[in-house]
Amino acid sequence: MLKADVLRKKEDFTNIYRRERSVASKFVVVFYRKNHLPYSRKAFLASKKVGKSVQRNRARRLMKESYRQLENQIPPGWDFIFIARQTILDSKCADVKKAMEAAIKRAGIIK
RNA sequence: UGAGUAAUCCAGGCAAUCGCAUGGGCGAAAGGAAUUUCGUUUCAUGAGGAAAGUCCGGGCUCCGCAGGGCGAGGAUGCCGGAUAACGUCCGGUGGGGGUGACCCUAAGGAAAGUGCAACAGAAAACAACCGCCGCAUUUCGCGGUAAGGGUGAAAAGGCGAGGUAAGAGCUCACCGGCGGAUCGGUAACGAUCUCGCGUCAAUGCAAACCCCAUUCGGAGCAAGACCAAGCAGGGAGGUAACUGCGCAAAGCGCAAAGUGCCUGAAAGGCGGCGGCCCGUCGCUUCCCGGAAGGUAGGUCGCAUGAGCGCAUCGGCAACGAUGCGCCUAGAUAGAUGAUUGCCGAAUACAGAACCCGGCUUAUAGGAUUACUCAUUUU
RNA sequence: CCGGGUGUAGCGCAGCUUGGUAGCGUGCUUGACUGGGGGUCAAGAGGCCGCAGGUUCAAGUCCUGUCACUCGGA
Repeated sequence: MLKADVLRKKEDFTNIYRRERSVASKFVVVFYRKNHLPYSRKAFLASKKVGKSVQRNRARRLMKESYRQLENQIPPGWDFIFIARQTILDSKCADVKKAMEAAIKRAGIIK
């Protein structure tokens, strides 16, 4: 079964990128868009610049865990793309969470 | 005690809270039922020794056949065994290295043929530059000679004696080489000899072409099958009769170059790609049409397998046989993470994607076994 | 998953077929010509031929393994 809260289609990605609404922090870059749905959708990306498969998995897991802890504060109805930067590998989960929280605040989605 | 050789094993553990995936349970809804959908955190399970590189070998699937054919090409290459198979593994032989435990070894054929051997050197494979000897002689020269010099990575078995004009396996002893016989061994090969060979006619390279032996069809799970939606295309074989080609030939084989014949609704041609046929793509001729092909939407393929553990037996071993027990990831943008505490020297390389057998490479720290050498003590 | 290509001087590339001398352009250094720059000319330096083994008398070249980069296809 495909999960509905995961961004999957190529057109969704190109639409979000075309809006060029993004905020960058030390560890992650966030692209976002309103989707007019009763739930939020998100994607966690780690390119080959981050490292080999172990490092990329590590980066995505850190972002997932951080997002999970922030999920209650975020109102539904947004699409997110989280892109890992290479600096994320040496950091702890708490640091990633702080950076992500600050980025989303700057985007004006939470206060 | 120190130095070393060979091999095996582990790959942080435990507890608590939150979170993820798969499967089960429970609850709810739909349905006659099988079943399907939703919810729940109640239970179980949840990456590796290399999951990696994709270098070999298989299973599986499709390609008409699949244990295809051939003129091309690839791979392997001491002997025997193991195995589903292998370029892997085990045991041995020859060669090389180490005081030793032990390690390394692409190790068939160079009188089947072709080719190459820079520079130096007279000459690099039918050898005469210097030298030596004989003849001739003013000089030039003619002939014999591979013992010596010199060059080179390599110079036509070594060494001694006889022999000779000077020399030469020219002759002889010893050593080496080639062959034969006997014995041992499945074999590679080894040992031995009142045995034969001085035509011992001749260097190296085959990881140069090549020859010989063995072996290999192609593509890959995005293979492929089904469903839903959707729309326009699909098809053309055999026969060795004649020429031709392959094998030394009788004869056999090749439908792949041409001719003919048969069957058929129809039996042509051009070009591109893969060694060629076969196939495939595009255009065209002919024939038949509602049957065939394709697509990241879904389902299956997809985890019970050359499986793992223990015991016994056979085998030097790789491995095999029998019995008992066990079920152990299965995602589809892709599940293992976070926080805290304790133990602690405490973490390296690294993440399954159809599945197995190997090889290779990366790797912190630790444990164990057997053996060797040196030193000291008894 | 499948297939191909490239690693040689600071940079861009030849040389590998058929093994024996490592070369070209540009850049660098020095000198000359010019009042100076540019330019031209002359001389010179700079290479463990990606790494590790092997074959060979001899390896950038042949063979095997390995590492990195890169391109294409499904």
